[in-house]
Amino acid sequence: MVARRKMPERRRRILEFIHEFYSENGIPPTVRDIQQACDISSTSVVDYNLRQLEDAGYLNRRREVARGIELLDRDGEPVSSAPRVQIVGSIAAGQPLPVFSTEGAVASEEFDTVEISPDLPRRHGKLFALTVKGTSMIDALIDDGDVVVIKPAQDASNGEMVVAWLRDEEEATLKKFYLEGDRVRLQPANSTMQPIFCPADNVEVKGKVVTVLRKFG
Amino acid sequence: MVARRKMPERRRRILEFIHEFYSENGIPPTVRDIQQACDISSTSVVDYNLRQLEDAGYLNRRREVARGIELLDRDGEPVSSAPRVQIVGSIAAGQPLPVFSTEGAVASEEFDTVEISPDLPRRHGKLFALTVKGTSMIDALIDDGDVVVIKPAQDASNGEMVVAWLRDEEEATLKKFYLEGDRVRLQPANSTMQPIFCPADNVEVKGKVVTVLRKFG
DNA sequence: CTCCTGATAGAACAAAGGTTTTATGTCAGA
DNA sequence: TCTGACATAAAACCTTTGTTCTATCAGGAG
Repeated sequence: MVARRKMPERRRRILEFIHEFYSENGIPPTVRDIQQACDISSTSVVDYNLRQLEDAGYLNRRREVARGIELLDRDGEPVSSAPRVQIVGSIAAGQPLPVFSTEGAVASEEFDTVEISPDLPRRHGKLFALTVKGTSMIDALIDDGDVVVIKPAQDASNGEMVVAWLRDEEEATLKKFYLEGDRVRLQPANSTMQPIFCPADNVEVKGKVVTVLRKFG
Repeated sequence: MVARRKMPERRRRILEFIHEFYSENGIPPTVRDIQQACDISSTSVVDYNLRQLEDAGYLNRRREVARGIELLDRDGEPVSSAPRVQIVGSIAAGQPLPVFSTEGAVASEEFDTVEISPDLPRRHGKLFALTVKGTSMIDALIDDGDVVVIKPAQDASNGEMVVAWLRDEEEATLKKFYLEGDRVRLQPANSTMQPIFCPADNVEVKGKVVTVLRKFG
């Protein structure tokens, strides 16, 4: 049983500093950078603590290279500076949509996350993701297992790909949105397929699709 | 007047390598890393060329630190840590594929690039991208305008999504690859559609699809 | 109290990595 | 042909940076 002990303050501080430094400089700090930043009297103390952190699985050290500290995530994978968004649930025909509140976004450990390209949050702000279950979105060129990244929104402009909730049908769908008078046209991305028309008050826009992530291999 | 001269091949190669190295390792290369990768006989030659690149505004050097090379974008801003891959051309039914040689992939100014999530180059190494023209890949759930990110490869394992070149038909396509005896089954990602069968020697694997990027809004 | 462990120190060492110096080759243009 | 800018080379040189060695100290278990 692992029962990880509480980490000493200084060690915690070191780990935090490595994160900061890497974000700000794009390269990992040296032992002596850490020493100075954390007011440590000797490089050997830094080395000692780095070893502890390495053993505990918080980081990796490439011994043969300068600045060889590599931060790891909980799975022991190299952490990148790239942003991650939470996968707050799944979207499937006939299933209720999970609520993706902007608040309570909670510690990342509670949800799975996906790494996304940094320009997305830069352009769209806070984002969420949903896993697509089943092939019901195939007409939107979205497959079973794909992950859609969503920007929460209550309304949309014509032509935007939205997460739409059809009240009567109790169904979620991904379509291009067109408001036409008092009805809404929901157009599949696959242009060979037919649109759905329905009364505007039966359509609830939940968000806009920002990108789709598909796993290969 | 800037009238930037044509950059010598070697210099171009150095710049390219720095990009690659950073994408793959998360830290900039050392002078000696560059020296080896680019087959340069002396570190001073690397230094010389780095100075030239610095003067020309392609990068910044922090003299006082190891691995102090910092790549700059066209505006002289530090390039984001997110890697970019070159869009080396387009893929479309009936059109020849552009060559994506690992060599001569050339300075970033010559091609458009897309930003990708950092774990991709970390997992797959050097990557390229192609713009999809037309809806001929719709059966692979890939739309007109999508960008596919490709890992160059000459062969594939069963089930992998590949860029396949059909010699007789002179056509490029994106399909799941299955070698079955002396023929190949090319299976559309969209499971409702039928596979193509053809003789193994008519299929040339050009690369593996790593991800698909779709623009919305 | 004694022993062991975790943590801290100081100093020296060794390897990695940036810089400099000096010399040579190439080629376009005066 | 001579000259100067550009490019390449080889070898030192020296700073940065990772590692090791030895010593010290506080606290808990026996």
